Amino acid sequence: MKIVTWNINSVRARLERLVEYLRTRSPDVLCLQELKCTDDQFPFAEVQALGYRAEVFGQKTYNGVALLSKLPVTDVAKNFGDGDEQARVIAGTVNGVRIVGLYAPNGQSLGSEQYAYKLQWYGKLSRWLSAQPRGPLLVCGDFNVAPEDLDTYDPRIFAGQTLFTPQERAAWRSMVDANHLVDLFRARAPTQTGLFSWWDYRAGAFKKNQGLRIDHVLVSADLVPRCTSTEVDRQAREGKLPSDHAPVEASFD
DNA sequence: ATGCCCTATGATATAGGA
Repeated sequence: MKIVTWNINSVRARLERLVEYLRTRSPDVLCLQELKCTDDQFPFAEVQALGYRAEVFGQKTYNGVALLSKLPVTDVAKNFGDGDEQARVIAGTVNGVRIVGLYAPNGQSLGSEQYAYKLQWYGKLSRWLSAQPRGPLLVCGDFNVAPEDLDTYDPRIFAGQTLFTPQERAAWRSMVDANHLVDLFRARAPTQTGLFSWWDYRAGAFKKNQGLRIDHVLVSADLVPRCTSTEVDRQAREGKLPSDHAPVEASFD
């Protein structure tokens, strides 16, 4: 089973790329973030034509997440059930694996309302995950946190900035540890540099591989030995009008 | 470099992204 997370940065602006991706990479499950559209604006017909059902949690202008699957999906959940109006989390069970696709808040700048919301949101995520049913669990998405210095091309440039502050890293780490999750890509490549999932649109950052690793696949321990491959599809970041994120892919037996 | 780019919006500048 191939499970992918991809911050597509507007599903409507990127529809052709989405179709191309599904056709060529053929994931079993694709978690999408930053749909930037409402449910009724989602391209259901186009993905259904390729054999995917779509569970969609849209929002006007900002955020929005979806879970596309070739296989049946049960027990769909959206957000944490706390009345948060920002569409950031969608979950479903596929083939016995509880899959959570999420779009963590960006945090904007230190001391901003968004930054406080981000830290609070991580606490809610951690508690909500702890309440999930036992069994294989995979939590993927755009976490907007680069966990280690290794996850940026130059830690000096990013020191103290959002996505890198000690508070954000601690919030991320505490959520991972409290739920006994494994950062799958880092676990399989503990010292690899240049392993990124996002590159700034500006200044030819992708060409220079000046990126960040902020999209992650976190799994329960039972899924680690079942993982057969992990890959960042850098091809999807190339060419004309790409998302600034690449799909992050993991396959399991 | 306070810059670069991209998206959505009752839009023609602004907010948000990371």
